[in-house]
Amino acid sequence: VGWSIAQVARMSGVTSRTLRHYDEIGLLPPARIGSNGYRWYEQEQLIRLQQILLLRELGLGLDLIERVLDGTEAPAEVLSRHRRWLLEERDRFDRLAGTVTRTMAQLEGGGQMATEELFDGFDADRQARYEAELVDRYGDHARDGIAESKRRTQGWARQDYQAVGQQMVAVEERLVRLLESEAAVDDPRVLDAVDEHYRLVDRFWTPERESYAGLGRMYVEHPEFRARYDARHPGLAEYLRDAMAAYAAARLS
Amino acid sequence: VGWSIAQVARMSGVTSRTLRHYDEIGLLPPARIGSNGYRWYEQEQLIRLQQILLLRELGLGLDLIERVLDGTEAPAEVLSRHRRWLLEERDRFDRLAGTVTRTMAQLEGGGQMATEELFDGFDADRQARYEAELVDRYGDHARDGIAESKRRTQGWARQDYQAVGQQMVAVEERLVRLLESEAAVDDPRVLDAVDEHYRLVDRFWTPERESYAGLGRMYVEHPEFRARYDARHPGLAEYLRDAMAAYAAARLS
DNA sequence: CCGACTCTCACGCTGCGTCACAGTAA
DNA sequence: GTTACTGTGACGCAGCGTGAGAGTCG
Repeated sequence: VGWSIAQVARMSGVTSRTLRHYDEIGLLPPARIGSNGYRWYEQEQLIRLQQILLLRELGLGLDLIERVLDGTEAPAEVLSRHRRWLLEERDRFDRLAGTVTRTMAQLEGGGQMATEELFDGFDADRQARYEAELVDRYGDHARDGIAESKRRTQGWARQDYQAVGQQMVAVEERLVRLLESEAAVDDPRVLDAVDEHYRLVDRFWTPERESYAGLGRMYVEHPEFRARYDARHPGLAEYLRDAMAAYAAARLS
Repeated sequence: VGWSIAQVARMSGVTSRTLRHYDEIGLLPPARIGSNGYRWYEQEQLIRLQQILLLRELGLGLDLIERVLDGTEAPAEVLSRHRRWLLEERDRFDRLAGTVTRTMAQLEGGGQMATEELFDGFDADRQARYEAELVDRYGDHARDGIAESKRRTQGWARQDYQAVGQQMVAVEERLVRLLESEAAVDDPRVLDAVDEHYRLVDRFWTPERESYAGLGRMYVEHPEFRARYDARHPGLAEYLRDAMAAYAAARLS
């Protein structure tokens, strides 16, 4: 009467270890347990096991399977949710494969050491010229800004500029990853990254809500800025502009 | 000089726990460690961290990332392999979503309790008639088989037939899952399942290599068998036939 | 003296695979 | 006695999250 654990294992194609595990987590207790501790299974358990294996095949987690079989969750709804999740995963892997392909193309293009080279593109002179642009566009307030900037960087050595430049590159790369993963500009992770950007700009001058958003717009409109960001990733300039606007609206007064 | 762990964390967008983890596994040791145990990072580590994050974003494992950055593995080759894996995963999720969709359709079709109902479709009378078919087709050898079958089932009660029927259904469901996962008919998992099938048939009579393969062919050709298998899953009859042929060739003498 | 950081354990999560050691059934 | 099963732990894996408890810096 009934089947031993190894018999059930052979019949169903799982290992006895799996059956013990299912017993352990309460998903499939045996019909009875002998005085020697042996597990014995009946038809009822075999049917349940088949249902478990069916749902497991679909990729459902064991806890969810248990709730479905115990009637706690409606099968139709669970499967519907699960299907959406599967499709999202499929799309995610598809996007990842695309990103890998593009990365490979960049590597072939000789950009392997790009990260290190990038740090050369950020120095004090260029920064000063950029800020002069701001003066033209945003008038006196920005003019105050550039004066403040000069004051703050008085005692800076080459090392200090390099350090800030590096951090600027780092936050830009971080934003590229967020962009590629299609994070919204008001995503907390994006705002955190922009916050880092804001702190770096703050090393030179302290933007207000309006001037910070204006700086973002300039990244898109000014050719020299655009070139810098487009070289990093197409669309980065616009993404950064929008993210800075979202940041300004959400966290600056 | 250098940055503390929290500063690096803010700059890069990871947590300090992650940085400790990377130190722990040797992926990113800090530039130096203070006498108080504090970790301090320099530009070199920040660059390496950016590279780590880039590769991590692509979905590579940390061990692989380490080998790539240390020059043990060629980036182009690793990325190429990884891309293939990503595409396989994408296809796998796509197939799973399709299977879930079909399962949902079956549930709506009122087949929810199918598993339990299926057991009614297997009884001694029908089995006897099936075996009579074998006699017509495969002559004396099969005739010996059916005589043997009658002899073996002499003392069987309804329960015995039910038990065998249940196991037959179980192995068929198992084969359906293997079919849906597109396992080849000579896949070891398939052969194990067919072995289970063979043992069940053996409860009635012991097929030889030729007669077992012949039984498989009959599953496809005989309308009553076909109906049984087609009801379970379209294509199951042919799949079972081929799997039985592979099993006969590989494991029967 | 407090608040913000830092450190080192160490468990938890998913679903079992894989020993290790020991009792049991045929 | 041997062989084939059975049992109960317990570690391992991937990549950290999440406290706990304690020392450190400003």
